[in-house]
Amino acid sequence: MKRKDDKKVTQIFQAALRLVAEKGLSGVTMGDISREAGIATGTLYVYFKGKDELINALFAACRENSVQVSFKGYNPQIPFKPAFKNIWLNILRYKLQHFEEVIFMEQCYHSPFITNDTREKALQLSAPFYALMERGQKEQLIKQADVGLLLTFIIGAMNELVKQTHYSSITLNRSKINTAFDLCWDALKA
Amino acid sequence: MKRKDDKKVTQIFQAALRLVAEKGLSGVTMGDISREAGIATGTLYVYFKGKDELINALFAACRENSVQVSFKGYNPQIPFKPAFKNIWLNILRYKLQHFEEVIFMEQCYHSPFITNDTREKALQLSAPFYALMERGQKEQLIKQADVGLLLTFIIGAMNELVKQTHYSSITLNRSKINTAFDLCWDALKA
DNA sequence: CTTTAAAATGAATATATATTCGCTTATATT
DNA sequence: AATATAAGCGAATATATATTCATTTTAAAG
Repeated sequence: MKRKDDKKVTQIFQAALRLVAEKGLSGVTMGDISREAGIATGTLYVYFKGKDELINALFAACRENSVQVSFKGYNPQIPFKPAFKNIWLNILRYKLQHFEEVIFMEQCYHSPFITNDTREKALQLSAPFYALMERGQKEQLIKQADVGLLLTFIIGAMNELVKQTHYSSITLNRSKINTAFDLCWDALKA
Repeated sequence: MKRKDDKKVTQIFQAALRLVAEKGLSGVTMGDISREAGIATGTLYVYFKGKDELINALFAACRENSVQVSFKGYNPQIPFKPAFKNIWLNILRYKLQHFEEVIFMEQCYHSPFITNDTREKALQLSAPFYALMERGQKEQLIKQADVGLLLTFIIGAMNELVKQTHYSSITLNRSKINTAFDLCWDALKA
């Protein structure tokens, strides 16, 4: 017997991401995805029950990936500011390299495709970020404001930065990245 | 003879905004819009050539509105920081009160509906914001970084703040708003 | 009050898209 | 090597959606 091919799921995801980033969620059909992935339309239905399931699975996969990558190299022994900068850079790098995911996630959030269940699970993955900010507050390094507010501020600014970078084809060199981090840090610091 | 009804355009726009904010751009049909607006589907085509034209017109209208409102009460005589805060609050208030527009604009940006021409025109309306930041730099009050970067940071953070506020049904009281402004100002200040 | 031209209608049509299904092909297992 | 079983296919089908159009309603103009 033949087995399902893990690589094919990756192909399908990549195709969907590319297309959504290019045309928006509303402009992408199952036919488009299969063509871009280099497989038959029917094959999509071997891997996913339908469009809804495909989109939800991709959403969940993107979210997990991005959280995973964020804390790479994190060690509570390291002083807060460099540890925070490391995470901030991890996220920024990830988003720049996976721009399509940024757009995809944004487009999905307000769409009939994503189920509440999927949304819930994505939210739960944010816990480590809350914990990080609380550490910074305990050490009196960052403002004693609502942690959700602080995170919102940082993530919103970064997302917009990533989007603008792609729209305007500005290259985000090391100097600009450091400036952006300084804006972020100056905003947070107590 | 009968005349076209300006109020009807507003109804159509409001209906489209409500629906897109609720279901996302991909989940909204011309039938949905006409039903929500309380008119027949055919009537939509009296006012707009088709879905594309409707979406582009709404996008342009939203953008114009929001820029218009931002500078309400601006006067170059007023010192920079309070003038800036006034504009920042104008934008925040507008976005909170017109949440649907925030979602609609975001969903539109990466979609096949919006034409390059529409996108261009929207961009041109940003000129006054660039000028404002340059004033702040001349007066040595804010960082001498790329103005685009500074604006990106502010707007991104604010958009996310507005979205999070709605998702989590947190009420953004005066104290939280001031905290958010302080984050923003501390990020910018020289 | 009548005329007239355009708005308004919504069922009918055209089009686009998701999904299914009978068939073929590939590959694990024996 | 033979067999079995699921993947892979893509044309056909079902469904959803945009758009048109013959008809009715509305209100401005004479």
